[in-house]
Amino acid sequence: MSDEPTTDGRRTADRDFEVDLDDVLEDDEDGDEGLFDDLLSGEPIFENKEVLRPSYTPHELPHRKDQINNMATILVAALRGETPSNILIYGKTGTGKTASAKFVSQELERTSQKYDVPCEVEYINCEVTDTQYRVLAQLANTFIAQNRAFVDERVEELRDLREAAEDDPSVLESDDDNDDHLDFDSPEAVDEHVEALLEEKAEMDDVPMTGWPTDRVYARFFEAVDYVERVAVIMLDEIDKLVEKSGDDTLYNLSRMNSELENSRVSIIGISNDLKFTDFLDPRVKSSLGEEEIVFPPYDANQLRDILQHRSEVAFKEDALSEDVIPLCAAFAAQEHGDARRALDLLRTAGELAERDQSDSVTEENVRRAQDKIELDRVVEVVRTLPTQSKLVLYAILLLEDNGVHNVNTGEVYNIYKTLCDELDADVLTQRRVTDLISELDMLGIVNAVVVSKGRYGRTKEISLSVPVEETEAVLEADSRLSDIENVTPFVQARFDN
DNA sequence: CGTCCACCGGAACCATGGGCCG
DNA sequence: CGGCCCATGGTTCCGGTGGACG
Repeated sequence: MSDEPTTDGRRTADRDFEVDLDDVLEDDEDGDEGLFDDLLSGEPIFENKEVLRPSYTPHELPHRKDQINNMATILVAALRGETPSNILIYGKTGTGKTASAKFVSQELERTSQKYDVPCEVEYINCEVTDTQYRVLAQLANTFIAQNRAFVDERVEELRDLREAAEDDPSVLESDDDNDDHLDFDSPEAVDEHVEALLEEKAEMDDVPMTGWPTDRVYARFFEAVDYVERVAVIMLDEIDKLVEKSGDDTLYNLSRMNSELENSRVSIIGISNDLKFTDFLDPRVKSSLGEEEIVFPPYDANQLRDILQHRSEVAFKEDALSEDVIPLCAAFAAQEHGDARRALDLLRTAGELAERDQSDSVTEENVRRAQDKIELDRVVEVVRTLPTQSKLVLYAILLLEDNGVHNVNTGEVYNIYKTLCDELDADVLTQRRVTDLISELDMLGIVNAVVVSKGRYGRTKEISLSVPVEETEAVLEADSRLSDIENVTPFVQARFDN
């Protein structure tokens, strides 16, 4: 993109609007005198907010005992040095899949340390790392890094040994923590070994983010895993996204690795939102991956209440919640296919709102407002981080909506989009591409696009905005690359008149 | 009925930007 | 360096299509 961030042609934008914008964009901490004093003196509501964040992995997951035990039973094999069956985990968002899996893997790694069995879990989120190349590269890099650390450790050990040998050569023979069964007959032999190790280490470069042939990355990864004896559990979260975007090659490669590995074993845990995603898989992959399947059903309102109860005891000060807060959060989230993450979000946001009001307890009202806020925040965030072209498309839709045209069709949007691009000096994408962008917006839940046939008058997408107009507009106009847009709108407006 | 609109959406194909290797 | 590999995101091309209209 060649357009400079044009500093700022909109200083004169009307004040009301600016205020609005700030409200939308930031969690503004207002308080004009003694900024922090007020906030500090206010009755604190939270004891420990972390517990309510999605990133937190709880030690106890209510109503997930069965699934967890199930996983554990399968994975103990790793602690015996055998290859555990591959596992597929199904369940909608916020049903505790990831949390449970992470919990189990933590336990697994902990136990493996206790008994000194080499066993590791690698977590990969396939929504972020969504191509074969990237998955392999990331895996390769973590293992390579580990191997380097391993070599360092070993070298350290040997140097100590060497040191000791200076004083008392007998340590060389009676070395009991010698796991490679190497015997050194002289201090020089130790040196040599160290030398060799360091040479190997020098070979262990990271895989670059892009550029290599995939099979080479694969080879590198293979080598890295096999470097020491271990069981590697690879956890692929949102595995359906990976399959969707880049096919099942990755899974195929991973699942047949075991037959060729000398020292180590790999086992895969796939986590999926989509029950049917195995339909697209090669039957071989399907059967090897789905050796064990575990389903996480959605929580019902009661279970959600338990979870919230559980966490709120840690998260909040005593008596900070009024009676109906938790049931209400649970009820809202239960409507949303039993999403626990949502429930926790709701509770946390409600707490934050109460806190900001300097109130000492969270009320039902806070929860309702939290519900709105979360939705708005989500939209703002999504829209803000949209690529420029998508923003333009969205803006076009917005403009149409502004002018009272509802259920717009692709052609109209494309026309407006074109004029917008012209005025802003941006590249104009083809209609084909714009269709895709619209579909993306649809999937993000920002617009609603349905293909309808208008008989004689063709077949098109009927598009309508599913987010509040003003807020969205504010966010779009906050983008520096679109900052000239206000000067442009008159031109577009003119188009409507003919 | 058949026609035919105005776009959908798959597939094949380019352009770009990253990187390796000799 | 030039020749090669790769992924990504865009473009070109084009067959496909639901249903109001004649």
